Amino acid sequence: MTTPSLSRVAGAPAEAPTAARGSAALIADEPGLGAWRSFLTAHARITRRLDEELQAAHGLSLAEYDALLQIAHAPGRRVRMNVLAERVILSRSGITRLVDRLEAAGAVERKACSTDARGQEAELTAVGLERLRSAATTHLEGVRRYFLGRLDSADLAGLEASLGRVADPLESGSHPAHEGCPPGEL
Amino acid sequence: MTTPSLSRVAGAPAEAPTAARGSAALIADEPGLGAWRSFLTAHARITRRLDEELQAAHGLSLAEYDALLQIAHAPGRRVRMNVLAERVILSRSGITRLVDRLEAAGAVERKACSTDARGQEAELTAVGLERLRSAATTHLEGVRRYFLGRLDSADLAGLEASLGRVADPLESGSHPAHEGCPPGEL
DNA sequence: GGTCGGTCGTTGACTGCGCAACGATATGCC
DNA sequence: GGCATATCGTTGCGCAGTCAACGACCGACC
Repeated sequence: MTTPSLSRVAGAPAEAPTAARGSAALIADEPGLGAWRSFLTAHARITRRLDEELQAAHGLSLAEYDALLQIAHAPGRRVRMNVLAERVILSRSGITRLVDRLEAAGAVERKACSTDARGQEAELTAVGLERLRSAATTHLEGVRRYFLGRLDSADLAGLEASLGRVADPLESGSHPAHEGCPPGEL
Repeated sequence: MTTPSLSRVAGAPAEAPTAARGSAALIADEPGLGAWRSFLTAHARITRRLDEELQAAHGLSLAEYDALLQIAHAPGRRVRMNVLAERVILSRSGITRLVDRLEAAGAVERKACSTDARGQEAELTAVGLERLRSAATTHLEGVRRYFLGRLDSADLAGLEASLGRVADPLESGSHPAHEGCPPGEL
């Protein structure tokens, strides 16, 4: 009820445009829109909480935590800036500055890429790893409290399947005027 | 595979801390985490696309669109800044500036609240409504293409139920050290 | 009626991010 | 080899958002 709508309008095109005390009249309420709204609201509220908690307890933003994690998972604990940006879903400049911060904090070091002289790699330091480890407990606790804890395994399986199906086709294709839409309306 | 992890670490606490060419060793992979990752990735990718499209076609950000929509849905097409902030999930100052922009664009007008002299209400203008209407077609098309179109009605019902259950308890309660967590671990 | 704490919306200072432009390098074609 | 084009990471600039502080106002309690 107090979730962001972000959709639902249009409809009733031949409505009297008089500024009457309009209560309804432009709500469309297409079928799946409730799910869409829940999606947006859930994301906004949860990430806000998690970010606050991480920040308060460890001075890390969610994006920084994610970057640290991505580096930690990479072989050799180092990643090209390039792919890091893609994984964290940030622009190149965004990743440059984020790594700047992590480096200033001593959590990461920049190393030249051996196979491409243009390249830089971000490598996790020992303190970065320790930082990540302790942040992870806070973060996971939050994820459990706000997300996992409210859902049973069937819910989780459904979410993973549905949202994966939604996210995958958007992986990195450039701006498609219209693309993978199963040939329906435009 | 290229979705943001944002979790998964810890585990194997008594691991040799030598800087060996560590490949795994700190991945926890708690059961529901795949769903959590899909959730984050799907949101980041979809909202990025929708925002780009809205911006390109109508010069509106998603937040601005949402605000316009919230005002349009309110009785009398006006809302207190207060509740608008809550609905759009922005801070008070954020809403002040967002409404500044909308007002400068002629889409909204500020009116004093009749029952509370401190209050301001944002009221949708005719041009704002028209702006919203045309933006809505773009936006809904995108939502269909990237979200609704990939999901059948069972998926959508599942998403709405699950994500609603997750979002609702976070509605406006202040920072809860630990709160609604069903009495399990802390 | 006066005072005190709480809430309303706004503002200043700051931060994080995206876009566009840049030098440096890689790669393909002649 | 020599050149054109593309990609890599960084940077200047601008924008949108938060936090903290502010004056204005509400409501309750004395």
